[in-house]
Amino acid sequence: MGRPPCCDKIGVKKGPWTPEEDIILVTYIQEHGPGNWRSVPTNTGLLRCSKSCRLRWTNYLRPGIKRGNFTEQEEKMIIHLQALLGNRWAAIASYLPQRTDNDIKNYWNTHLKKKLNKIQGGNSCDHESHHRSRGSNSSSSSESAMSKGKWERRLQTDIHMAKQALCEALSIDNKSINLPKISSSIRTNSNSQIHQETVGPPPSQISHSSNTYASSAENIARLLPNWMNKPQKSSQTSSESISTTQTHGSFDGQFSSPPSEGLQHGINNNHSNNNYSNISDVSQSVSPDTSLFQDESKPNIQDEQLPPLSFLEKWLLDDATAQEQEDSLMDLSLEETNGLF
DNA sequence: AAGCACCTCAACCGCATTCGT
DNA sequence: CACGAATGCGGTTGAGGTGCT
Repeated sequence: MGRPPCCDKIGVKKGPWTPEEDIILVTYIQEHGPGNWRSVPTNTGLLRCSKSCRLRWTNYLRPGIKRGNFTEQEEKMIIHLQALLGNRWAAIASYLPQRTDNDIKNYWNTHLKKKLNKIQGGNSCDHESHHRSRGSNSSSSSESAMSKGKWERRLQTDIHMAKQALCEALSIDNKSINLPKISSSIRTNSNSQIHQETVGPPPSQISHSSNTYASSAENIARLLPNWMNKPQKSSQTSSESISTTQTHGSFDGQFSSPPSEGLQHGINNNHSNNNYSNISDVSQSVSPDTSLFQDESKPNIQDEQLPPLSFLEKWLLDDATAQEQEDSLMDLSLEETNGLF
């Protein structure tokens, strides 16, 4: 299996995306929904390969992405999850719904790795080697024999069991609803993203640190009024949105009032009327949406695994109110498991 | 102020896995 | 079941930014 043919084509544009390209891509996805990336360059006329389009969407244009300024909480989570999962950034990202795997990977490589090395006094226990040994510990003899897929499934099971044991030990049974979600979402990204929604910092903490175009999602928001209008509109009827039924099948439905959106505004209560600053709100409030988007290529999962909205809403509500408590639990669990790394 | 070194992160590459026929 | 296409993922690169001398 060679490289996808699209990448071999002469005339495929590379390098940073321009606003115009982003608009084309976003407009197309707004109309047709994400997925079927193969057809995107053809249908949009973008001189980009399908992979590039997908990457651009998933890493930068997709709603609900938080950029820059990792919180201490997120940092801990990443360290913790990296210790558990190794460099499986997509899996780690599934626990941090507002972050992309690329972002987490970059943050790890540029910040956390060094930080940990400092803390550990340059001890050779660089996490990667640590993981390799971890991996070889847990399944050293079988690893070579097992196909990677099988090994990965087994690893996921192990991780799940470890986490479950950890949580049980920490007596957070009442939160155990997270566990099946987590385990089922190591690859599917589905529910834990919703759970993580409330973990993030207030929008005020969300910075758009880079002033380069590529890192600035609000450019698209600015250029595409509809991009912002739908969520914004729904936010004005926040109390309604909690009980609003939603069509999951359509892309528009994904953009329009997510089940928890009103909830989020109610909780965060820092909604701004400033159109432009709403990008922060979108990052926050659209995030449950994001879980849909992140599953965009797995609609079957989305359809099959999404609980009924009433349940989801209830869960989100419970989750949001318990967030404070949970944060401390997370800190606790992280501290308790410091021995892992 | 200029030059250099280092850092960050968006984007690319190529392999692995999944999906469709 | 086999094959090829599509997609996902992690590692790596390099342009641009920043800080230091």
